[in-house]
Amino acid sequence: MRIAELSRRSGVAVPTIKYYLREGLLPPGELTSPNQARYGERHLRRLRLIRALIELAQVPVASVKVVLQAFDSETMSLHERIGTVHRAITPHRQVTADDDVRAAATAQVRELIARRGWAVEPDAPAIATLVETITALRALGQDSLAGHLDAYAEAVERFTELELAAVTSHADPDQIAESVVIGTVLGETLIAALRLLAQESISARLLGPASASGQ
Amino acid sequence: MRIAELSRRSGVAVPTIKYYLREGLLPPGELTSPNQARYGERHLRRLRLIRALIELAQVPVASVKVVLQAFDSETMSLHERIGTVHRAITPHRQVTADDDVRAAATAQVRELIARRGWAVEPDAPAIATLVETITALRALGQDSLAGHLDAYAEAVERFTELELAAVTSHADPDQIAESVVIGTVLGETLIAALRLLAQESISARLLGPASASGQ
DNA sequence: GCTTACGGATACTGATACTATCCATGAAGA
DNA sequence: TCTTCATGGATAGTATCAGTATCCGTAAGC
Repeated sequence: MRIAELSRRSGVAVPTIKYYLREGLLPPGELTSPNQARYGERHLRRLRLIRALIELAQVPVASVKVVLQAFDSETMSLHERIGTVHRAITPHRQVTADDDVRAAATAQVRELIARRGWAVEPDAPAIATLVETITALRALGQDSLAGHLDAYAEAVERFTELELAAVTSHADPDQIAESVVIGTVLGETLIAALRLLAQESISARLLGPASASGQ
Repeated sequence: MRIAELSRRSGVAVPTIKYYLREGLLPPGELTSPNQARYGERHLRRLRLIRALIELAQVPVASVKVVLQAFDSETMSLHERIGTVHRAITPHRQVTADDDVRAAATAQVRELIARRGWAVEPDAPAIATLVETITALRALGQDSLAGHLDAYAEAVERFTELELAAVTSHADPDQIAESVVIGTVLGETLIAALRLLAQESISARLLGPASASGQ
């Protein structure tokens, strides 16, 4: 298959495919002559994965590259791949706030992790995000949300366990790695969408579409 | 308080504050003379909210404006506010894929919604995201993830119920609206961070940090 | 042989989120 | 009162990101 067909079958414009080739997201096609290449089903699959990461999970192109490296790695353990993906998809966030509010949030997160017996690196990027988010919630007077962390953690733990169990039931370790990498990134999009639907539905039931507020 | 102090206390640069004023994210200060304004604690709070939405929840500036309008509205019902926020934070996604794969995903989502008895608008933006995500997962051969939708939906429903219950326990309807808007947006960041931590921990336990894979 | 498509390189574009500069005016200390 | 500095408001400039567009010499296919 040449680039035009790859473009047609993937729905991605030819210049965009060339861009992904340049950026190293898509491996080069097999050269049949100095200026003629051939692409296979592997390229089509990869292109679909790239588009899903960019379009659905909103992962920046530079991070997609890192994710794909973890995806392709022949040497990383599954745990290392997960760490790499987590670092790639977690932006460095530092919202300015009172240092003592943040200190309290940090303590709360540390206690939560201890209480749940979670084995995580102390510099896991998600910890910083969690601390900043709780700090922001408290600074905004939303203590009720920040105060129910344990309940959220339990619910989240449930489906994460489920997800990893489903995925590790594959026989092939390569396939497990593939599933975990895809699941880590697209799972977030999936869960976020489900949450919005659940919220819409529960709010309709609890409050009624006509129950006005704010007058 | 004048702009320099607002900047100092919020940690946001003066030109950025001016930019938010221009964009209508931040209401103008009270003019004490034709070219002198005074800002209050309300502005400081608003600025913190803006930064949390942009930095933590990665909401684009244009969407922050829409979210804040729902936040401030004197006429929208809670349900309308939620709908507005959902539309603002959900990008229009359309990943090209086989139409029959998408049709199957659409049917699956419709059945899920029916099975759970969710009362959602058929054109809810999250439905499109969900359909596209499931389509992508199936196209990538990750049927195991897409196949456990019901279990995810149940877990998600649990903490969404919890969240709305916690929030509607406030007496003041204005405060409820505020909490729901903030919770809808920042809750996603919170849950995503918790999920990454749970995943890291479970993967460490299940697979061991040293269990290599992919050789 | 002629037209069309191709691979590869380079340059350009539009959107986003700020930053910087300018200017006339007003506040505030010497 | 004088003077210096900050301020509000307007306009222009910048960096980054994610593509798009163009060009060129070569190869495929009728």
